[in-house]
Amino acid sequence: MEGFFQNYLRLYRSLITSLNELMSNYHLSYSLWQVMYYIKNYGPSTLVDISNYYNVEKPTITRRVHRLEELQIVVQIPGKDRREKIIQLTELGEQIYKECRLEIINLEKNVMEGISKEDQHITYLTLPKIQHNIMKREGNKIE
Amino acid sequence: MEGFFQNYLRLYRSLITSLNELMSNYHLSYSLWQVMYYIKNYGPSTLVDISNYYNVEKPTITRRVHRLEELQIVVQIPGKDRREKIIQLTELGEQIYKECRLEIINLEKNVMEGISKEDQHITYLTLPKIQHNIMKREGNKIE
DNA sequence: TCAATATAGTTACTCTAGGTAACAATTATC
DNA sequence: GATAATTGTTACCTAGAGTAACTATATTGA
Repeated sequence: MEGFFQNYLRLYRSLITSLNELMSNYHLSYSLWQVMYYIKNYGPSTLVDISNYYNVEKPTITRRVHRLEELQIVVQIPGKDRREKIIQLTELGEQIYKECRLEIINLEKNVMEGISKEDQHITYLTLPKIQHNIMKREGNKIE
Repeated sequence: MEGFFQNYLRLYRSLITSLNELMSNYHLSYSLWQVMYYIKNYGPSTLVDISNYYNVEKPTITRRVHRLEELQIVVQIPGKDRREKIIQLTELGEQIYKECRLEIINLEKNVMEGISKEDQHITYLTLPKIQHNIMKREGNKIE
């Protein structure tokens, strides 16, 4: 699919700008939201889980988590290891998650105007497949 | 489409990392490539054209263009105005474009493995529609 | 026709986000 | 029990983008 990356990346700046604007009301940015989203949807997790999921280095997630702690949105509790820390949402975090989620869903609806449900769904499913293929490629390189 | 942004943005870091790695052989990054891509496919253009297309501020494009000039990939020639500068590819720029393009197409193929042509095509067409909707929204805000 | 406004592009400064390398503490492995 | 791997952190650096203020031209319209 020639020019796919172009179409994908052209969209990035517009989207991230809209989202950050939306989230700034909660003193959040989309990068912080990603952490909240992950632990809400995959359950309390470690820094390593999150960093693998988004394909981002560990120190990056350390920083995000620290910011979320300051905002009292997450806490870290000891894991089964004495190394591990489990990151989870606080009461306040859950609340903010819900409010924000609604606004994001609303934005998603607006942005999908005039696009058929099927096409939306296909796109929704295709992106993770691409992600999967890239991760596989990266894995191979290490060999 | 709930969770769409999540799927879209999760992919970002993986993709940009792969692309930048590919382009580093040419002393390029994807942000520089975007400028080359634009003037190759839409013809010699001004800074403002490019900055509108990618929804990025003017100084950002100024910087990208200056870097491309240093690499002798583009030149700026006077436009019809005495304000305007038209950015165009040099011979060298054309050459590098072609080489790079092939590698990118190749990466695109790899990354689309196991995804049907139709689904690829639908995704390809859907992303610009979303872009269009966002731009429309932003336009409305200014009112 | 000329004053006010708009446009193209630049410069200087700042901010966000991420990466790398090196490390401590702990756990797994052989 | 020594070696290797894993979790998380700190300190430092880089890429990339935004904002505000500016210059130099062009356009508008009173």
